[in-house]
Amino acid sequence: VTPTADAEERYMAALRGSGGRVTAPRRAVVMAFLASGGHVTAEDLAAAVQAEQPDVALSTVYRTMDALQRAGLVEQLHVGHGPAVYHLAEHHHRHLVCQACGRVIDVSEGDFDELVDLVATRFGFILDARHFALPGWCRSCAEA
Amino acid sequence: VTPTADAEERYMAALRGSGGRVTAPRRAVVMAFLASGGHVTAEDLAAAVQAEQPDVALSTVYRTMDALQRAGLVEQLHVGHGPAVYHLAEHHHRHLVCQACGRVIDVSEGDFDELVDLVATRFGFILDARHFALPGWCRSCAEA
DNA sequence: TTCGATGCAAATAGTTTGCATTCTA
DNA sequence: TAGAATGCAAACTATTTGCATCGAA
Repeated sequence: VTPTADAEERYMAALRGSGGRVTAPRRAVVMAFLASGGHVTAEDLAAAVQAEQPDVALSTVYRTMDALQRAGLVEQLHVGHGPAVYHLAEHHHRHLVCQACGRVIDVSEGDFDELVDLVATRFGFILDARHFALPGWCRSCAEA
Repeated sequence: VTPTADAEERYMAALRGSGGRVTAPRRAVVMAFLASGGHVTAEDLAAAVQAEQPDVALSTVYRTMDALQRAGLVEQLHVGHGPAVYHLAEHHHRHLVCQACGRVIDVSEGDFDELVDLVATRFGFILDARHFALPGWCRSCAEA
């Protein structure tokens, strides 16, 4: 039993959880997502799934990822203009996104806390960068 | 001569600047924007303009605000889901947006620098929150 | 009189939804 | 066999663009 197969079963269990059902399209979407390692768009997932099962609809990808979000297994992240990306919720990291090259930089929750504290004491505002990445410039793009 | 009339003429001069022309629709959009005090959507501006001149098109609002952005007088800000808002570029502030109530909190460039410094030293990343507001929770929503 | 700006409609991107049908539990 | 999930097409939101026409300089 590979780790991915374990993860797959956890995902299926979550889908079955609140009266949901496991179908071939849902299984294919979950497998594509786990294979990708996260940071994929709905379009990416649809393309991967459709390579095997051509008539799985894009709307099924959105609906499946929605169900996984409600189950708390997946998070959706907005990364500037353009489509949102999905990533594993268990990687509790925050994101920085370079406006020049589009690279997404992961920051652990712990490292990010210092930032949250500063914003909280200075502005009385609880920064929450889980659903939107913080925009800026990565080192190499900033130098150019 | 009111201060607004002064500002209006600066805007018209900017539009005339690089070979542009001043037209009745452009004048109406600028007046609506100045009257609003900033943080308005294109739709808001179109509604204000159309109250007086019903057949000014929404696309004209977008194109006029584009021209003002290129002239450096106006900035466009993304504030979570939903439409972007325009604000005066001369107010060089950064923005925080509450994900619960939608309130936009202005932070002066100077106060924001501390944050930028922290992110730069910790993550080697130059935070630039001019075009995207930083998401989170304002004090009253965080308490509820 | 030139060429930039306009109105309108259509295109675009990303996502959501309505509905008849399919298939899991 | 009840009702959740699907495919498909259409709707939707925010924005952009093509194009014939209008009008400022």
